[in-house]
Amino acid sequence: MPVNSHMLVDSKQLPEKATSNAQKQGTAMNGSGLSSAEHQSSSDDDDLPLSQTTRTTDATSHPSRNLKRKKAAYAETSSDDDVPLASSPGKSRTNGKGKVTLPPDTGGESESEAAPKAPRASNGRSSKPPPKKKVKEESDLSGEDDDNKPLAPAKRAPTRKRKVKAESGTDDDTAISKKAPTKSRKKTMKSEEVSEIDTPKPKRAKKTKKEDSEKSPRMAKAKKEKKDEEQEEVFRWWENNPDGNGDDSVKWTTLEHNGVIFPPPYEPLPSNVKMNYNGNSVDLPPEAEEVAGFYAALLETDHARDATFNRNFFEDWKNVMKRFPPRDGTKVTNFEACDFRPMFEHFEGEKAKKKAMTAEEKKAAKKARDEMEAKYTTCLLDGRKEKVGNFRVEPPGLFRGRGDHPKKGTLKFRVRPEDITLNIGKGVPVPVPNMPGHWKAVTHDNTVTWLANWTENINGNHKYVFLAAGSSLKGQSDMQKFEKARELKKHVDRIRENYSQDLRSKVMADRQRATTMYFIDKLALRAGNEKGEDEADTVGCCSLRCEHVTLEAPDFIIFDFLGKDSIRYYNRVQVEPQVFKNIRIFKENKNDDDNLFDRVTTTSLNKHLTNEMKGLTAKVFRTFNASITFQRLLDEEPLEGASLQEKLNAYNTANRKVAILCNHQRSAPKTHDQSMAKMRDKYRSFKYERMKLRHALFNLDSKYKKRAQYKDDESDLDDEWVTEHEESLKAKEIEKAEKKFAKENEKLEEDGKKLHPDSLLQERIEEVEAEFEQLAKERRTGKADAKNRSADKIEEAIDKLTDKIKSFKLQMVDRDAGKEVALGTSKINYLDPRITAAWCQIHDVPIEKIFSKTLITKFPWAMEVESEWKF
DNA sequence: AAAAAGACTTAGAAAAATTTTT
DNA sequence: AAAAATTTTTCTAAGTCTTTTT
Repeated sequence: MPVNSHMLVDSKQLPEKATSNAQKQGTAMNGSGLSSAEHQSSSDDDDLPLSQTTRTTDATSHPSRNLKRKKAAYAETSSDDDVPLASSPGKSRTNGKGKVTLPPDTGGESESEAAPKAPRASNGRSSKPPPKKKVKEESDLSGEDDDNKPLAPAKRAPTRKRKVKAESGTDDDTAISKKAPTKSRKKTMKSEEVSEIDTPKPKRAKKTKKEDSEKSPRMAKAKKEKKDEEQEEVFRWWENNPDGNGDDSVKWTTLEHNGVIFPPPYEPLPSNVKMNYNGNSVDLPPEAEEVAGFYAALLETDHARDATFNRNFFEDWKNVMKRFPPRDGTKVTNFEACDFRPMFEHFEGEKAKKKAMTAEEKKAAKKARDEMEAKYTTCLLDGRKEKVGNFRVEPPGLFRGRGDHPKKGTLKFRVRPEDITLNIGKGVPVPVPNMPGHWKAVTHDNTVTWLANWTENINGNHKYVFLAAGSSLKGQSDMQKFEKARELKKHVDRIRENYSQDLRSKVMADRQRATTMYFIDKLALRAGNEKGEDEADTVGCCSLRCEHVTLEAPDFIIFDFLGKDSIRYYNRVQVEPQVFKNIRIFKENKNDDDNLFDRVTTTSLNKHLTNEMKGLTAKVFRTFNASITFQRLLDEEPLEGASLQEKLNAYNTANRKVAILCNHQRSAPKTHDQSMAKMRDKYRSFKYERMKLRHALFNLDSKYKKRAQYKDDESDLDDEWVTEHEESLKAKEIEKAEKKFAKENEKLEEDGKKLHPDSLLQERIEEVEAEFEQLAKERRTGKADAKNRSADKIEEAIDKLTDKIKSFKLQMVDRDAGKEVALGTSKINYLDPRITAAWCQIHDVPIEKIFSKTLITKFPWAMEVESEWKF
């Protein structure tokens, strides 16, 4: 069955955005900080000179340990422990469930309160500590017996792993030791053989010439600039790419690059800028001041209102202060007593200063920066110049986890050369870091695409430096992704038949798997890997818990859970009876916090999918669903004879439907309501204008009144509004007159002539007033002054205005409907760009109207498809 | 077989740039 | 010319999925 598609539009009425933002809580206030560097790591390294010191190098040591096990126990906190912690009051933030104890006064309280109120509310997620309440729904719908039986066993399994995993944690400390930097050795070797290509420059065509000439008429100037900057010819890998390109695992043969850029060292604040503690200023050493500054900068954001954030920050900052205590002996123990406002204000001032720079200054500064960074922006891959993506190392700061991430607010250390592993070609010069120190390691692994990586201290995750989105490497894999999704078209019917069948399987595991496939296919859900205890509690399909789905007889299921980035997914969908029945069974005898699909994991699911089609995984369905839906929606829209704006609207509407399908949300722009109000007003003023025109027409000849098209079209203009509108028009007119008058006088003065008398201004103003009085009168009579225009002219003007009104209305509706929908994510990741390219050709829409410059450079391979191309 | 590591894609927020309005 | 509104780009967190280790 046609599963896909339909869904999207289904009723998806999200109550609210519910996303993470939702939660915000009280408390908050100031903060303090510490310097990046240090952190804890403590123990050992402490001695080092500071600033840079920071964590031990080889990650191993403490901090590291946690790192590794990342998921598991959350390490106890890495940081703190090792550290000098000692003094700190309770350091133990961790503890499983998030409950941390905070030091006595400090956050303690805040946290506690927070918890209870837990307004995270908005999202539907249940409270974490699962209150085991039984589910409300219908347990009984009896269905066929058969079903039931199997399920019994299931129950036990359900406990969520996440928990389990966590516990194990602790142990690992040991493990850590050092990991060999050169792990990839073996693969590397492989690469060597491939050498031939070294200097490959397979045909690269200069994209320029020919096409340019043709289009040139259009935008001469644009083109010219373009040429300058990117004279670089693009490697047209998609042209001569002989089919399958065999070795997928070797990503390059030669690779040269200049490493990464480290952010500048910390600069202490001017001596007059200090935070206050209990009303007195505190003299912090730079290390502690830096961290305080990280917090101070966030004072007016939601982060500073978040109890977890504050607690984690304060813990880490206090740890830093153990090593770098206030020089004046202040003991900072109470978060509430900290006032970071002076620092915040200083930052604001700096911002303002920057903003106040003249255009030239700004330009010069930018130029200097660009020059400094120039050599890092590109690399040489197989002899070709390619852009590097994130060559700037992430600066230290406070971790901004989304949703209710238990570690939000913790200190993210400064990354030093000793933390970074470079990946570069053999035999080429190894770059020198732009700050003192040496790379942690240098490898030559050509089976991977990263140029550098390091391990971040918060969760122990790896961070990589990759090529830019427009590079050949990224482009190739992007195209492969879409080709794989298209391949699914050929298999999807069969796959659907199979899982439909399995929905009734006697083997519960198969039945569960089939049910997950149904959701993934129909609703474009994510796979849903398991998560650790020290991460935000979010889920995907396989990790759904009973509390996340509600049955509504006869055949509706309501999904309500937090997905990636803690974005709420709320959807009420009609499903096949068998699916409804299955869910009922899967929920039977389970607690709210038990896994709905206790016999399915992403691994087992993907294993099965690969059997159905080579390379098939859960995420392919999302890509497939998004693109095929988009293609269909575009194809359904007539559009011949449509204006450019109408075409763009149609495109955006299709785009938006896909975004809704994929649940891509954004927080509504702060100014949305205001801007809507403004639009409404503008809309009315158009209507007002048209009304005036009609009235003028009637004044000329009342026969027009009979014409249907001139019937009252402005019924939504009430008298009150009109009065107000006319008043405001009048005010504007008068102001204009005054300005004009002043200007004329200025000129007269310059010329040494006599000034206009004030009475002239008065006269003019009176004229305006008279005019508006006239308008008021006209309103009563329904006839307006034609002002010398002929009926033809007026009719023409009305037609024009009518079109304008129509299109403006469209725009309004569009904007309001999309206020909480993010179109970009699907455009960048899910919609095959060839669909857009072909559509633009067919409808004669310049692609620049749809793709920003970055998107155009990201998709060079899609720009030249034939107009008949279909996903 | 199951954790952990590793590598790469996808995601919304925030910052920066650009365009529109005043 | 300044300010406000909107769009684009940057940033980095958070997923997916594969590979390696235990």
